[in-house]
Amino acid sequence: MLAFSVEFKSGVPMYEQVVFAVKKAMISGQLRAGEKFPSVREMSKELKINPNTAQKVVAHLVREKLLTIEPGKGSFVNDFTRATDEKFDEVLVPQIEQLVVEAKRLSIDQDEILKAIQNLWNKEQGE
Amino acid sequence: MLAFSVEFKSGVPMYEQVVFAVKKAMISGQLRAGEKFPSVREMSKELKINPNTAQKVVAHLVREKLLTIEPGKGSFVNDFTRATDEKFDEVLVPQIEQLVVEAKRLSIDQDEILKAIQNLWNKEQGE
DNA sequence: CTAGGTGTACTATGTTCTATAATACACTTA
DNA sequence: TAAGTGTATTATAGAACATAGTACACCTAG
Repeated sequence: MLAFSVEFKSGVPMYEQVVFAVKKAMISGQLRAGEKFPSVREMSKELKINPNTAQKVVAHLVREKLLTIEPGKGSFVNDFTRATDEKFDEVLVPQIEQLVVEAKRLSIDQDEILKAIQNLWNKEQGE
Repeated sequence: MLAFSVEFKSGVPMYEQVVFAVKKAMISGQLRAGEKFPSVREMSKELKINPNTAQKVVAHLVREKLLTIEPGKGSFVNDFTRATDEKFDEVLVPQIEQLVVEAKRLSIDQDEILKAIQNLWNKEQGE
């Protein structure tokens, strides 16, 4: 049994969906800093994905400094509050711009967007 | 000269980047309802992309009901405020969820996100 | 020391998407 | 009629994705 689950949908690469599921589990407290992260082969079995795809997930999470590898032992969850060197402008701003454009295209009020963010923000809470 | 411009960057399909640029031009008023949209061949020349790629852009915009085709004459810009049948939950919520997760991962305050949205919202203004 | 579990690397195959190229056709307008 | 529309087709090339199988270096438990 894994500390996170994935509902695969088409259109998005499986490894990206797993990475996202892991991030959600981290910010919601289902995966805590210091805990052992599932091994490549375990993820492969549990999620019914290819070992190479599972390995791709680990590689991505390591690159984002969300996991630390201890050779021979396994991978472990980092403290995500100090885990990144990515910039606000490079990561968040493009996403926000896209959100704003789509919202305006759908003729949705700004307040509605802001409320939706506050709702989701409080929903995925760290325990 | 087109009513919109694109700064192509790698990692995202060209046709998607053009579609996004068109949407931005629409909500900012650079492309208005009723106006003639550039022809496939004109887009191809101006943006230096393949005619098939330009055609793909038109097809996507038609599917989203942002353009209307008048056979033999060309394509024309729709009123995007009444142009969609997509649902809030299907389109916006996944984007918002992703934004929230990334923000929390980067340890960014909710206020900072909300302010950034308000800024961009007012920046891409309809004239 | 040995067996088994780690992450990791490599080759290979098949599918899908992307982008290009070159034609061709039905349609409408000037 | 000539030229400009969107659209469809076939073809090629490259990249990304997912699978499969194998192998290696590392560490730990027995």
